Amino acid sequence: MTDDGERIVLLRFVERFALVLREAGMPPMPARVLAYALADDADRYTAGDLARGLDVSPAAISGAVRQLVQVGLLTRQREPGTRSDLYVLDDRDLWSRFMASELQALQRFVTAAEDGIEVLGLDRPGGRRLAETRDFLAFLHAELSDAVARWPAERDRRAAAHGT
Amino acid sequence: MTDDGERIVLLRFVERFALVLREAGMPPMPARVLAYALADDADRYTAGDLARGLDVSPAAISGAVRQLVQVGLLTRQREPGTRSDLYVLDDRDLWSRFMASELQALQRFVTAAEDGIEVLGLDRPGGRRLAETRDFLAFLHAELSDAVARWPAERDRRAAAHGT
DNA sequence: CACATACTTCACAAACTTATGAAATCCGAG
DNA sequence: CTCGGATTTCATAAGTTTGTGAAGTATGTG
Repeated sequence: MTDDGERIVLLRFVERFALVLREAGMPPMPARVLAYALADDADRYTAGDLARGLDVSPAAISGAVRQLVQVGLLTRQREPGTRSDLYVLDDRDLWSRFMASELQALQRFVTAAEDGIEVLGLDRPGGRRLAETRDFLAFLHAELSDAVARWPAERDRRAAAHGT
Repeated sequence: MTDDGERIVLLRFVERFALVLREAGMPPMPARVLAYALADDADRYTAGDLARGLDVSPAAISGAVRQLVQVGLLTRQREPGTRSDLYVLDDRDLWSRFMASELQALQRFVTAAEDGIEVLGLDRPGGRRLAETRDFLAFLHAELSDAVARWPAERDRRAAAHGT
């Protein structure tokens, strides 16, 4: 960021974007860190950069980056001869990776419905409703996987179209 | 449900399914009510039915059904000459309606990214990352809308295939 | 080897969420 | 009009989550 006014604008955006991420189930601090890493101009951050940039305690960053690394949204790098890890938001395919974990959640959904069908049986209204639920969720999972897989090619196609 | 053993099995399933719904962002009590209405055999419930069936306080049901009606997953009906509202899980297209609200959330996501691009500008790495985020999310929104719209026909096609 | 810097872990305080019991409200029946 | 059953509202207690400061740990530097 270039100056203080810009920084305030950035932080306001970070909070707004993080809010949406939180509504999608992400804990507050990881959401803020992700939004900040996305919107600020640097492409690598130490934990300290993030703490100062977001004006939160280093302790909060520590937990947040651990979770983000865990789910693959941030990667940890160590530059030889330096004391701190560097956190990189690998923006190429970032959202595909994000969706991969959402797809896993959807799959758990399908499994839960399946287990219900097993114990209830298909000869009861409840079981039949669960079967339709399972079918829809499975359909959605397939469609989403497909869409996510198609995105990189689609993006490049669009970029090429703009470039000409 | 036919007997007590079955009821325990049902409630266990309800908790498991509700857990998945909660992980998807739904508050606990609405998640339980939805799972119960889905898996139990009745197709209409009074608030009292739900309270007794789930063994929770009527107060908890009151709040839960309000939220579910709000998002369109449950509809309220009033039988003439009766004291209680009836809650109906309109299972036809239930999940399409569920997805409609998810799609709205996704749209808010797109909007948030868009606002960020506006304040940051496209001439900075942060702005460019946000632009790619917006493009992906918009793509996903379109693909999902499309898939949801195709589902009813797809389901009927499958049913017909099985029937022959 | 001692030091300084950067990060992590831990215990805790504050804020928020959740579900309850009790009281208030609603509405049809007699 | 009053009664009675059912639901809703409200205050509250219990539980959970969140982020902090302080102490501890690791690592490169002089």
